[in-house]
Amino acid sequence: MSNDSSDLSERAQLMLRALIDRYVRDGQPVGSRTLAREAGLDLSPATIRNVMSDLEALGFVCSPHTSSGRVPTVQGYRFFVDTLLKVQPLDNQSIHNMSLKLSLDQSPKDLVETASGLLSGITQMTGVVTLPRQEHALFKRVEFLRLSGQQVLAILVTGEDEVQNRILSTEKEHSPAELQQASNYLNELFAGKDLAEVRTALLHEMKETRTHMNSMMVTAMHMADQVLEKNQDEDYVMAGQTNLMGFHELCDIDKLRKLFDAFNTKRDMLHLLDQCIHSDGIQIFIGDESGYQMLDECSMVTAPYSVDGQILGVLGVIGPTRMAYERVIPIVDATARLLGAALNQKE
Amino acid sequence: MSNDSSDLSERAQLMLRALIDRYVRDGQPVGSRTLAREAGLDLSPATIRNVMSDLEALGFVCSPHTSSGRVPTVQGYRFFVDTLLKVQPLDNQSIHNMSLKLSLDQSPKDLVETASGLLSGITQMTGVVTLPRQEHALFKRVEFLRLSGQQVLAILVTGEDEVQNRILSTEKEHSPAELQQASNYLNELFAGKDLAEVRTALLHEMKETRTHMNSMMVTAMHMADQVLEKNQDEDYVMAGQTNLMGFHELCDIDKLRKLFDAFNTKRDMLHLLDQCIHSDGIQIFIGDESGYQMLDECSMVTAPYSVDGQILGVLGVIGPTRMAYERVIPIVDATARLLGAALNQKE
DNA sequence: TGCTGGCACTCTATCCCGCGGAGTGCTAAA
DNA sequence: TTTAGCACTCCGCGGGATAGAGTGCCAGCA
Repeated sequence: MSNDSSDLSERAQLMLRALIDRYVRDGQPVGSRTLAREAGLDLSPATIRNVMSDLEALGFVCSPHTSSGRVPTVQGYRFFVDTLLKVQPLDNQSIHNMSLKLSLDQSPKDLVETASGLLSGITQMTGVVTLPRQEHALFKRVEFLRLSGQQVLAILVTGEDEVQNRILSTEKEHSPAELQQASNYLNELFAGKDLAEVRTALLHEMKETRTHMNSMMVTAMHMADQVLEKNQDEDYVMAGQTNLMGFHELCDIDKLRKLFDAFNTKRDMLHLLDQCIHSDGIQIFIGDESGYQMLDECSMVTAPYSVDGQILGVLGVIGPTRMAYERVIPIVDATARLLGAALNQKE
Repeated sequence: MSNDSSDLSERAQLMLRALIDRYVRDGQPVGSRTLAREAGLDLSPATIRNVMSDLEALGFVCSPHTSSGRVPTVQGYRFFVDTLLKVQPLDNQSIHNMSLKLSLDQSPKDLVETASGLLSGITQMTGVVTLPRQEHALFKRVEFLRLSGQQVLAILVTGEDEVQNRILSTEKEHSPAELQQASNYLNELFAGKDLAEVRTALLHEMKETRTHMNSMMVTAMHMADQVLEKNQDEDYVMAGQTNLMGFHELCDIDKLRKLFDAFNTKRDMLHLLDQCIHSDGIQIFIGDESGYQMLDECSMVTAPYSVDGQILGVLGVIGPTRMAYERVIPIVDATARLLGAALNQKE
């Protein structure tokens, strides 16, 4: 038996919808009588019960115990989200407010913080935003400063004046003049290219044309290589973690602790967010779909954000499985667009 | 009636001590019978009860309800900590282990993270460490790079190769040569001095000797001033927040939320930590002594850490009021010393 | 054939009751 | 001054009893 919508009468779909709607609102199992009032259809509770029986057989709802109302299952939510839900775009007023807030910030880091604050503030759940990937930022220039001994401080300026420091250890001591030469060389060669491009060019040069390079050039190349090397410090910013403490379904202190531990450890979260970066739109994990048990009673709605078609990161909202998806989805969607736009303006 | 120890017989003190000891261990109100067994004195429960009655009158213990054992009050803990407690220093093995962990790190930031991890790891509570104040770090050198337009990137190298970036907006565009001149000037003038010194010298120069300065020098001074201006970004690092979720007395999700919100907001915590930085040793806030209600059922044990007699910051442990103070205090103390030593080595 | 009202049944949540256990305070005796 | 004894208090727990919500099923009706 397949679970596609052809199995489900128009009426049953309407009911599932009404049930989820109601359940999301007040968190109680919903019974046939309530649903009869709510659904809009003019049907008796008895009829509703029959339909509910079907929905239960299909695995879309279940009852916590005999003689309690029904509760949507993960599959129920999934079906709802996939085929029942029509998201309407966010109203202009809200979008305007959000873009106002984002327009105040200067650095990407600030923007990311604000975006995550917006997500958590509006949804009253937890917002998460990954830091934008740097690999497609533009190489603007690099400078080298001699510190003590063989330590060299490399300063990489990218995009619109984003600055990164890195301390390199070189094989021998270089004079300030040598360092100046090296940076001049690199700046001429790479200015305006994007970092990924620079990196491949670098590797190519270092392998192929070793012959016609003088020692200064080799040094420069080596240092540039070190600078660009570990450029994938993936990280994210969260806001409103404590909002999750307000939900009854998460009152279990043990669950909560697992969740917060996961937020702090970052590893698992990063892995999860990584999966979302490649899906080209809204991605939703409902309950245990994520495969991580700390998110068992949670859902996550994510969207990648991008500048010039280049996906730079992911943002999303984490909340209880019982969340108002039709409200959260447009918010996540809008935030992703606005963050992309804001990053674009600064660049 | 004064609460000093003369009011309290040797025996009563011994009992308070035993009671706190026992209560800290298992969290249950302790009755006269238990105490009779535990206290070592060879007394009957009835005698114990009489003494307990005195202790209750003095406000050192109370019973949650008639006919339950006694529980220490905040004042009880306070008296215990102030006059009953003899802390013995941490054993060498533990100290050695801790200093090993701290010796692996390079940057002050890493050290602070490790220290806070140690505090939370060993005590199974929450560790907090403020970032070291920079004002007494040594000025090593400063460099200026022209970005676009009037934006100038200032790079300040302090102490042992700690690097700070700052983007300045200048009144007019400066050529690379001008910027070079400015940095040379400043480096010659200030190299090796500590930042506070530099700052006062700067202010002095800018006011007094305006006459004999050429425009380059004025520019240099102005930029240096901007660089040093907002150098007090106070912040702290915490670890093991989720450890607090394990304590029964904090199972109230609302209390927990207030606490975590305070941790994230940082403002109140910073204010509290600031009070500790000036006390010249271990500082202990028990229960509501802190004046912040989010810490009502918590205590905080702090110690300042310093290098060369200069206090650079504070570190501490936050846990339930019912904590093993005699265990926590030496740990906090040792960590402060070790962190100071570690910072000293890198500097 | 599909919808509906009725009915018996089930399960939860809540209150109340009674009881044992732990611990106290008081008193009188050693 | 300490102790034993005793009455009293309060918590925590298990056991009904009850009300309420909701289900499943069946028979009747359009």
